[in-house]
Amino acid sequence: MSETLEIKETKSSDFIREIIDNDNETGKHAGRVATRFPPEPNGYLHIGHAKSICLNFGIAKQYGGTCNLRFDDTNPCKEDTEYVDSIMSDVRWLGFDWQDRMYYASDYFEKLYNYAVELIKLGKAYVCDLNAEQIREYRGTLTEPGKNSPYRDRSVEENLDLFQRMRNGEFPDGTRVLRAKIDMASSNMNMRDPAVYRIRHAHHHRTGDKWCIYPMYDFAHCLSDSIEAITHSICTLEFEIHRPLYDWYLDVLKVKDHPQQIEFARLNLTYTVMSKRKLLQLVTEKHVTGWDDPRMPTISGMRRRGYTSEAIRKFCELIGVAKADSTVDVSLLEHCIREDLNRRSQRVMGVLRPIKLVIDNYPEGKTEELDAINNPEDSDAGYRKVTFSRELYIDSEDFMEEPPKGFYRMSPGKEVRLKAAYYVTCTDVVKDGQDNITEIHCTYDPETKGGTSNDGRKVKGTLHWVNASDCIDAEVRLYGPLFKSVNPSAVEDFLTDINPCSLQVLKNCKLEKSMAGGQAGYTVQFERLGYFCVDQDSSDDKLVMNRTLPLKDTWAKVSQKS
RNA sequence: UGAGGCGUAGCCAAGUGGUAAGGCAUCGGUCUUUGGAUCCGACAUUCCCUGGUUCGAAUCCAGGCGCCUCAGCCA
Repeated sequence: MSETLEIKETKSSDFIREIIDNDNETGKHAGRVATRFPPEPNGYLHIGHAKSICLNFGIAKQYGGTCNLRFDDTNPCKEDTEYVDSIMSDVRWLGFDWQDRMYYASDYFEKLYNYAVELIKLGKAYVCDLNAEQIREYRGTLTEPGKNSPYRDRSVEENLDLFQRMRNGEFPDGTRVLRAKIDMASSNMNMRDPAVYRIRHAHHHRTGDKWCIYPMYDFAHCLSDSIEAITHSICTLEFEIHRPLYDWYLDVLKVKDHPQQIEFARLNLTYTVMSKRKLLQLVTEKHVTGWDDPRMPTISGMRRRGYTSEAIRKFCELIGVAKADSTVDVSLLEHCIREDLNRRSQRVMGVLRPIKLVIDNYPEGKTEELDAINNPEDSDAGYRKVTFSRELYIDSEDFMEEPPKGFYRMSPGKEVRLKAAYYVTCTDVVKDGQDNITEIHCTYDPETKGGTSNDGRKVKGTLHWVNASDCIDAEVRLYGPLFKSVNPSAVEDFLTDINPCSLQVLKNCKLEKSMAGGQAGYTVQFERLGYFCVDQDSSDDKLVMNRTLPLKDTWAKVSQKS
């Protein structure tokens, strides 16, 4: 018996964990496991980052190791403290804790400078006076080797002097660059004397104007990993070709800790743009209200839309980690959200497109308090009271005067159940001059209180409803996918791909009175309609709900077929 | 056309010489006071292709084909 339990609890392994297991067996890092999540603070975190966060923190937890949060802030032009704040809050919300291990690459600027000086002394770096365009010409192409810079053979002394003067601010941007002296004929373009430091007279979000030279990613990243004694530096596939350079810097500088870079495939999702550049464009050009717009694939957007961190973590676990490029179907994400929300969310009745329902044989002025179950998936969730009276609202989509076959909600002469209340039968409709239905009339069977008949009579449809006199008015925002294309990253002009119908605002929606005072972030399931989350824009006199996800609508499929 | 990676179902993904896990999606059916959820069932004679080795190949070998990444003083 315990055997099956163990099998059930076995963690799914992946190739990264295999590498770590192997390292632990051979004692490569003395059994230590240290990872890091290293975002550049130049935008908000999105669902793609969640995969990396879950991976890095998950591995650290599994092996009893540590995971650092490190801001890779080596390019002052793009970075901002607004982004570091949002990143910290999103990582926490996802449920991960870096404890006291929060670092910045900019913390290491002095050390990195000294490493660069060391490189020069070793004869492995030189100051190059070529401009950007010339460097590109000298670099050669994928099929032709590059040629050496005329400045490649400067003396160590001259290089040291020039590099010091670069730091002192004696040269304008773009006039000189420190380069690693490797091999201009390398088949790997990254090894053709890559830049190590560039001049940028720019204000840095943390170091201010202290520096006017900044290290490049390849130089700063491997050394930051080494300084923090990271054992496994996990990154995405596009850095695979940088690994020889990662190792070159660490080998040449003979550092004590030499982490291993491991690459995995980044997350792509159908119908979802993950490019930070494009997401930034959506924000700055105001196609969305901000980084946390519920249509955005950002962590904060998803949170505002009512996605839970548990569900996002589950998703990251299910998609797996491999080296093959892949595009996960967004239906898997939605499945994870539904599974979680179905288990935990309060059921509430809501009417998006209200139409008056009058029960003619129900006494005027009478009201009843009926018990409605809070969550059939959770036996501890209990019941709540809903008021019932002669005048109610139902959703206009739940009534058809001439129903097609297969429709089993309300239509003239057909008996249906009002959830948790009574069986009712439509007797009449009232119309205005334009043939629009303004009111539906019905009769109820007093013997069916609670929604069951004691003569065993069954009913096919169950409608949700709210009491007309004490329901809550709300604005409901229906969010669809922001993008229509299956793979928007492949679309050159992605803005043409934004779905203009992706946000539909419904005013005058009616919710049952239990929704009064709902706090932002409170997620419920409106019976039959989907999952909804109280938006942060809600106030005491205006309830704003975001639709997290619709329920799977089987009726829609039935009607499509016929 | 250089180098480095990667090809298992509609989408992810296990599998590492012993006869193709699992999840999503889809399609049936059951149940239901949500047309949701639940439950039950179906869904790769074959792993990019072609040869070879072997009693036996998705796994090993050879040769093809396809896709991704790299020519920033971005990360």
